[in-house]
Amino acid sequence: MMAGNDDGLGLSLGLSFDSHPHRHLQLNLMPSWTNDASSDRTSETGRSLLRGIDVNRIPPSTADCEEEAAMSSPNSTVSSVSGKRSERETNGEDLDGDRDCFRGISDEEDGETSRKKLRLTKDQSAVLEDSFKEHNTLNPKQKLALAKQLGLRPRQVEVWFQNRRARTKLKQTEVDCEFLKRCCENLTDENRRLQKEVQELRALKLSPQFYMHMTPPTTLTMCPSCERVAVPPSTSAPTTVTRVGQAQAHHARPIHINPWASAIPARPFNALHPRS
DNA sequence: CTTGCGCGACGTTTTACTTCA
DNA sequence: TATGAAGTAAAACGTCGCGCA
Repeated sequence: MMAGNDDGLGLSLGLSFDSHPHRHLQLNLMPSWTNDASSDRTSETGRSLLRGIDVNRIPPSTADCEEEAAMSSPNSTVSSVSGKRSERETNGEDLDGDRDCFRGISDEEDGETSRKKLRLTKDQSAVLEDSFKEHNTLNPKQKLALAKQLGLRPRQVEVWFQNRRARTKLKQTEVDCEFLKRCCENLTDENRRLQKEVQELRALKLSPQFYMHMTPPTTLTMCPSCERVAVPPSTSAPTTVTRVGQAQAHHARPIHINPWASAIPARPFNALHPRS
């Protein structure tokens, strides 16, 4: 059962096993306005210093309330934040004296620490999605600009991006899982087919007529460096050939190659399309 | 080398919303 | 039709580890 507000992640996925063994998630990472994040970092109050302090209990200034009220989404009828709201919020960047402004008098009085969740409007979500498509992380300037544009707190924008990244990763994991499942199925099929082929070849091998038409096993010389079998100078080569030319430059050593095995075509195996 | 800070990842909690009996 | 339980998505939070100055 779905909640009906599936955002349709619209991921741009690039799965590839061809030239690179690692699949990659195509995300546009900070191309345009990647400003110097470090220079822009606001002076967040150290979390460690404030750990254990319930900032929710800190009464907000009237100015903060007014400022935040102006910033809040027009559609967000209610918005209060958990009593365990992190210390980040106490800094100027987040302007978070607001949380008590939104909570309302009753909450303030009963000291309840429940957090009201703000549902973002469709427009807000759309803007955030567009922004995420451009860059899945935000520097402080981007965060502030986006928050101002949407009438949200920077912390909300930050949280949205964190959750969005998590959803993207989850989606990618699901895609990968499905991919590996298909690989496994194909490998199982291929294995079954090869087992059958081996059985057939063994049966042929035991048949006397089979030897009548076959040349004896061949001794070939293979270069261990380049792993190539020597090409005999004469095409009418006997059953035994030795490595010449290139292999002699390397440390050629004779190895025995099972001629029956050559019946199996030497081609790269594609787990997704084993028979193609 | 140590320390503090900022940030992202990750797991969890809480809330809003939908579906269905 | 109204209602409550169950399920789901997502907003918000806490914690940890890493990089950097």
